[in-house]
Amino acid sequence: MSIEIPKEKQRQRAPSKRSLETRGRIFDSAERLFAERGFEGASVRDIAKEANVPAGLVTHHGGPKEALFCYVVSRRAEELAAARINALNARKELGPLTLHAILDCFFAPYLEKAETGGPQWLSYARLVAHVSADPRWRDLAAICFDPTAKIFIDEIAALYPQAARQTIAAGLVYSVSAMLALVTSRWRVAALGDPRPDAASHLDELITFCAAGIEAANTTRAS
Amino acid sequence: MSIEIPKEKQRQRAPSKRSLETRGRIFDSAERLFAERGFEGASVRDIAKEANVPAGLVTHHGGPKEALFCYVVSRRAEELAAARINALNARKELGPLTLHAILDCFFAPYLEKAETGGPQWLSYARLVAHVSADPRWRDLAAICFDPTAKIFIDEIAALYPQAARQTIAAGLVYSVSAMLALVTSRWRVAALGDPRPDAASHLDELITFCAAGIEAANTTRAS
DNA sequence: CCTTATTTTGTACGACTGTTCAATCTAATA
DNA sequence: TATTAGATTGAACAGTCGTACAAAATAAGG
Repeated sequence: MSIEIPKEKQRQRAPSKRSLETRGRIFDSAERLFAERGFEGASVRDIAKEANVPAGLVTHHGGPKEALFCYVVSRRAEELAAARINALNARKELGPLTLHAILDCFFAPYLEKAETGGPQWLSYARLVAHVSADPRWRDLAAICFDPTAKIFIDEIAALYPQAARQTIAAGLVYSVSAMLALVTSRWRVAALGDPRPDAASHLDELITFCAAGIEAANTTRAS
Repeated sequence: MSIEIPKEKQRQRAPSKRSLETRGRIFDSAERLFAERGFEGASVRDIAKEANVPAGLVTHHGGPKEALFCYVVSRRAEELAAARINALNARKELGPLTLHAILDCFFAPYLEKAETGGPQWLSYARLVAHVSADPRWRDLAAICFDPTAKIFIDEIAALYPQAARQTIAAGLVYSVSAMLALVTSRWRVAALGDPRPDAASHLDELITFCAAGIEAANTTRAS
């Protein structure tokens, strides 16, 4: 599979307002359907129909299907990465970091967008879950998510100077997967537990869970 | 999507040895390709080619593609569920359960099969990851995995009588997703951490992580 | 306003999709 | 061994797939 994230090709004229709107509709539809059904589960024609455009337009704006997928994944990944780095830097100025604080800087930006940024951000978690599940997107995942992950691992490593970096990395990967599970499998948690109406403060629970896990994995001596 | 797990239809003659071998090859190929590329990413003809049979035979043995998928998922789910329940019951007779012990009974059976039971069990984790990522398989996932999950949640709930069942359920869902991440994203952990040659004892690390997470989530007072 | 880069439309293409089916072969049962 | 349920084969079906393309509509830049 492709590893390249498509770049804007050079143009001689600025795009019209209408054109930009259509582009946006196409990308949003693609994101929603890719998230719901995976890469080959969502056809170009499905995406076109959802965006209310003829099929040819999807190719025109998004390029080959693979490129469209990569772009849609990387688009929000970049925004998310920036938000996370910003949160981290802002927190750093308030004093020395704790593990809870680091994880909060990692989780909160996404969960915030998921709840206030509209349904697109919610479906984005499903999209990432598909990317993570499919080895064909390994390179795409590495490009989109590894740089930020490395930065956060560095911060955690500073708190546990004696710990193996591998263990810290594993902890963060587990944490990310737990966060994806929180968003994509809320129904599952609800089905397995007693129905509880309040949807608030899942974030606190998640951070508590992950922080304790990372803490324990990096202070316990392996058998 | 279908929710039904296909049953053996009634027959008047026992299947031949050759026929059983072909069936097995078809199911194994289907499992491997579904795991690698997802449901629509793996075509019936791909599966047939991998199993060295004509395409029509896949339909003959596996039924419609959906039924084949459901069967392939549920096949190992049943074996895995049995192994987990057995491990739990065996441990119960040794004395009162700890959280570590409960999680070990949940994780160890799979990781054991993944390392000794051949590559099929390894690819099965990917298959489950695809099922989890795609909301269209929600019912299938519920049928295959919820009964066992409920039993383990009950055991954990007995250790934390004051905790909300919802929190315990969330903890187990997080734990499962972490286990899937361990198997499907080992490369990612390796890429993010320093390369470390020993692949042993990831299980201990995982259990430590999840146990501490569940413990913390169920003893910390939510804000 | 005029020019023309760009967007939009509909059609068309060849490849592939899941599934069906009649014909043929194999082997379990009586 | 004879019978025939069942397995196997390959061809064929009607759709859908991703994509390319020419023609038409639109609107940015001069």
